[in-house]
Order: sequence, then structure tokens, then C-alpha cells
Amino acid sequence: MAERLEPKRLKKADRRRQILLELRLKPHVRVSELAIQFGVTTETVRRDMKELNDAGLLNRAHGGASTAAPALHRDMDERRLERVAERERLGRFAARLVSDGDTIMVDAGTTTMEFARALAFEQRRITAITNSLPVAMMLGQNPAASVRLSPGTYMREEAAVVGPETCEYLGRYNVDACFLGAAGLSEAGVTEAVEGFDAIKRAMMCQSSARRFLIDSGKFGRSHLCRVAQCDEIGTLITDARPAGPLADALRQTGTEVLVTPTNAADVDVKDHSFAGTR
Amino acid sequence: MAERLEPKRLKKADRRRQILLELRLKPHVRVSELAIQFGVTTETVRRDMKELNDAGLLNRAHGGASTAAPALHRDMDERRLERVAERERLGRFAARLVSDGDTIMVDAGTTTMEFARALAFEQRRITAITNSLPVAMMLGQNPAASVRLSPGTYMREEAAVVGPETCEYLGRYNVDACFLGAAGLSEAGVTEAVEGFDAIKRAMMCQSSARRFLIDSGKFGRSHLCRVAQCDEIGTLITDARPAGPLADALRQTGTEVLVTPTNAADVDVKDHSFAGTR
DNA sequence: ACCGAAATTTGGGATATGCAACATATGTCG
DNA sequence: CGACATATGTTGCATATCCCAAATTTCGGT
Repeated sequence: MAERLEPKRLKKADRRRQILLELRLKPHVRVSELAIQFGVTTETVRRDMKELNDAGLLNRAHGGASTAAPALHRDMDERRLERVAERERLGRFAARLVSDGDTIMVDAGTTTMEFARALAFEQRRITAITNSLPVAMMLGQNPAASVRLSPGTYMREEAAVVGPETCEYLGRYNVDACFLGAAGLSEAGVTEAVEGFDAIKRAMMCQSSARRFLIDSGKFGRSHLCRVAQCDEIGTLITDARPAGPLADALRQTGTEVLVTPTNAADVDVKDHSFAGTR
Repeated sequence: MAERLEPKRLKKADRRRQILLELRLKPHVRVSELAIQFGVTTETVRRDMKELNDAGLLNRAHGGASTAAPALHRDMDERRLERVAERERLGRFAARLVSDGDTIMVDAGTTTMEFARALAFEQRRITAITNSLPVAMMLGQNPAASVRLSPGTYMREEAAVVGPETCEYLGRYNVDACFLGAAGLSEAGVTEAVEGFDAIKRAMMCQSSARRFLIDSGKFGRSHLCRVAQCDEIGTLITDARPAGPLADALRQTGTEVLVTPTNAADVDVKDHSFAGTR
């Protein structure tokens, strides 16, 4: 039982420092190049990168690494790769609901992120208020858009701000519509898993003439800790598949407007054949 | 000659725009991820990337691509690439001035970004308030740090928020120190070029017990439109070279504390192209 | 000098990526 | 309509990279 608390080895630390230094100059370094430069094996560089990656000091990539600077958290990146097609259609479809001159609120999440992307694409003159940093940056790509960010404590996993300050700030604005995501939708209503997000969603709902919930069908029937809204409080549900069962009943009873993204039969998956190709 | 002025195809142009948009949010994208996201083959993404790479709009990497001009500040000072080493030392040096439990304010800019990077590296338990999205994300990588973001209108070029809301918000907090960048420093004082940033810097100064200005020597003698502070209002100047001439006189007269980063010859990298053998 | 832990190298099989040639749409223009 | 150009998908194969585990070296401490 040797208690090695302070490994005084310098070589490893030197390499790591050099890697980070290199990343300041160029946004991307290759494992192979660094291996040659340091005179070590690629395995060693790989191990260094793994440590640096785990420490959050850089972003690992296939064959190399890139700067950790303005990156999203890993969870978010992974989540973005699930149900991409659905969310993309969903976002694009929802973006069509926004007209020139509209004022909107957008909350944080992977789905609303897709919405923001689609919205930034159509260069509309809008005013948007959000608590999500990626959404703000995305919408800010459109020079015609005016984007406001709410204050609050930064939450790494979602790259958004939360807290009472956020809600209080949102309460000072009135907008035409809010576009909200959610973690679950069942006959009991809309629910959210992330602590603190429920309050923000409710705050945004209060200040909006129209309420738009962007929820893909994978969330149907699921419910989480915090309830955001009962079914009769949902204004418009934008989703990718028509609800069924008790959820459909509840929505119909409350007169909730349900918009389903058009499913082009041609667009539906053809991925049944073989996985021989890279896809 | 084919008259290919405007290929009407939207799909390809769409993808390329999306790729570039994506690269503004994160420094690196993967071929495989984009293929999934777009619903196309990796080959297609590869072809897109090749074009964009040939056009100089991104840097191709094995398995993906990275930003051509690193970070989101393409519009900012072009010489930032040359002064990277200085700013890196500057940021690291300034980060040592922060102790566990401190509360600080950090404003937007490339220099303060370096500071944030260095500060995130040392995992101190601090509370930070900033108006810069990249700084917030950077500091947020440290789980022990509590980060607050100020509200305001989003400014794309700086990836920060500005405006009266921002200043009003900052006025509600009192912190131990503020760490500010600047565009110019002369005997007339600290000046800033970006409209609206001067007010934020002043607001941060008002709420801080200690004022730390991070200004590299390249800014000496330069002055811009907005004056942020007179020389007697600068608490501590952190820079990479000892000022001279009238600026030095002014600083001495006002009793400004000047900290110069130690220029350790040992600290300078060994990045010579001195490697001979393979491996 | 010896021992032991950490660091590194080595080797090999599994994947991922790149590339080029060809096949299949899809739209354009005469 | 049909030839043609462009865009994208598919396939096969060469490389590059990854990951794992064992062998080897390095280095600090006694």
C-alpha cells in the first residue's frame, strides 16, 4: 500500500501542458502528429488525451482532439444524436410557426436547440428570449434576430441558466409565443426531469400568448418528477406522431391543438435493408 | 464553360451552412455525427467537407473537421494568434490571484477567456459572475465553481450579453475582485472599442473590492472611443511587459499596482522541430 | 543497489475512416 | 423525349485509429 499522492514525474505533465498549448494555436491536434513530436508512442498520447478529456480540458475526437473552449457538455452531444430525424423535422416544422416580427421565448433542451437551428436558418426578424446558451448562440447567428439571455446560475449539463433570477427576469417580458421542450408527456400532463427547469417553463408559459410544446413521440407516456403543465394548460403540442390511448383522450378532452409533422412516406426510413453501407 | 453561377440545389447548400453553423458552436464536428444528423451517407458529408476545406472554410481532420478560424471570435483582433503565448501566460498568472472561496466578476474578451481557461484548470471553489457565454461555459467545467450569467442582449461578435439590463444586474452583487480586459491602455487610462462594453466594465469595477485589468503589452499606448477608467482608477494592472514612457509615469504617479508575468526561460516551450528519429 | 509502482512500449484483433470506382437518382436543357 | 450534368448512394479495399492486455522500461524510495 504505497500512498503515492504526488507523482513528481514531470514528463507526463510536460506533455499534457504542451498538448494544451498546441491546442491554443490550432483548434485540432492529431494523435499521430503529437506522438512524433513528443517521440512517444501513439498509445501514450492517447492515454494523455483520455486524461485531459476526462478532466474536461479538451474534447477528444477520432484521431485527435480539439479545444474544450466553447463546447457543449458530453451528455448533450450524445443526446443530440438520438432521434435526430424526428427532432429535425419537429424543429423545422415548429420554426414555420414563427412569423416576421414575432417575439418568442425558448427554453433549453436538445429539441428546442433543433428548433433554434431551423429558426436561425430562415432569416426572420424576430425577438427571442432564452435561458439556453446554445440557443442564444444559434439564434444569434441570424443578424436580423434580437436575442436576449436571461440571468441565472449556469448549469453545465444543459448549458443553460436556472434559478429564481431566471424566472423573475422572464416575468418582466410578454411575448407572442413560447417554445418549450419537455422530458415527458402523459395524460397527467407535461413533466420535466431537470430540477429547476420546470419553474422556468412555467414562467415562460405565463408570459406568452401562445404556448407551443415541442415533444417527440418517444416522450409519450413517460412522466417525471416535476409537473410543468396539466393537459388543459398545453396550448399547442407539436410532435412527430399522433398520440394514442389515454394520452390522446386527455388531449382531445382538453381541446389541445395537436400538430403532427408531415410524414412524407418517402422520407420514412429505408434503413431496413443492410448495414453494409456506412450509415 | 458551364454557367454555374447559382446552383439552385438547396440541399447541398443547406448542409454546408449547417456544418459551418455547427462549427460555430463547437470546435469540432464528426463526419459520422453529421451524417446521422443530416440523414445522409458519410461519403456525402465527406464530399461536403472536402469542398469546404478547399474553400478554406474549415480544417479537415481525420474523422471530422474543425473550425478554420478557431473560436467564435473570427471578427476579433486578427493578431490574437500571435499573442497567444502572452495571453496564455497572462491568464495563468492572473488565475493565481484567485483563492478558494473568492467571488469574482469576469468580463468578455479573448484575454479574460484565457484567464477563465486557466482558472477552470485549477479547480478552486469560487463564485463567478460574467457576461460572456464562453467564459461561463469555461468556468462551468469546474464542478466546484458556481457561475452566474448576467442578462442582456446577445452580441454575436463577442458571444456576450450587453445592455442596461446587464449593468443593472451586476449592480446587485458585490464581489472580491473583477478581472477585466480592455482594448487599449494609455496615460489617459483604460479604453474600450466595443460599444456597450465600457459600461459593463465600469459596473463591474463599482461592485468589486479589487480591480484587476488584464492587458497585454500590445495594447499599450492605444486608445479607443470609450474610456473605461482613468489611471487612478486602475487597481492592479496585470500584463506581460513592464510599461515605459508616459504610461509608466502615469501609472507610477497614481500608485497603480503593476504585475508583470514572469518570463521564465524554462517556461518557454521546447517546440523546436528537433525530432529526428521516427516514433 | 534492489524493489515495486507507475509509465510506456509492444503486439494483435476489432472498428472506423478514407478513397476511388461505379451505380442510381434527379433535374436541366436542347 | 432523351442526352447530359450533378448529386448522392453503394461497394470493395487500403489505411488509420482504437482498445486491450501483457511485456518492458523508468523512476522514486528504502
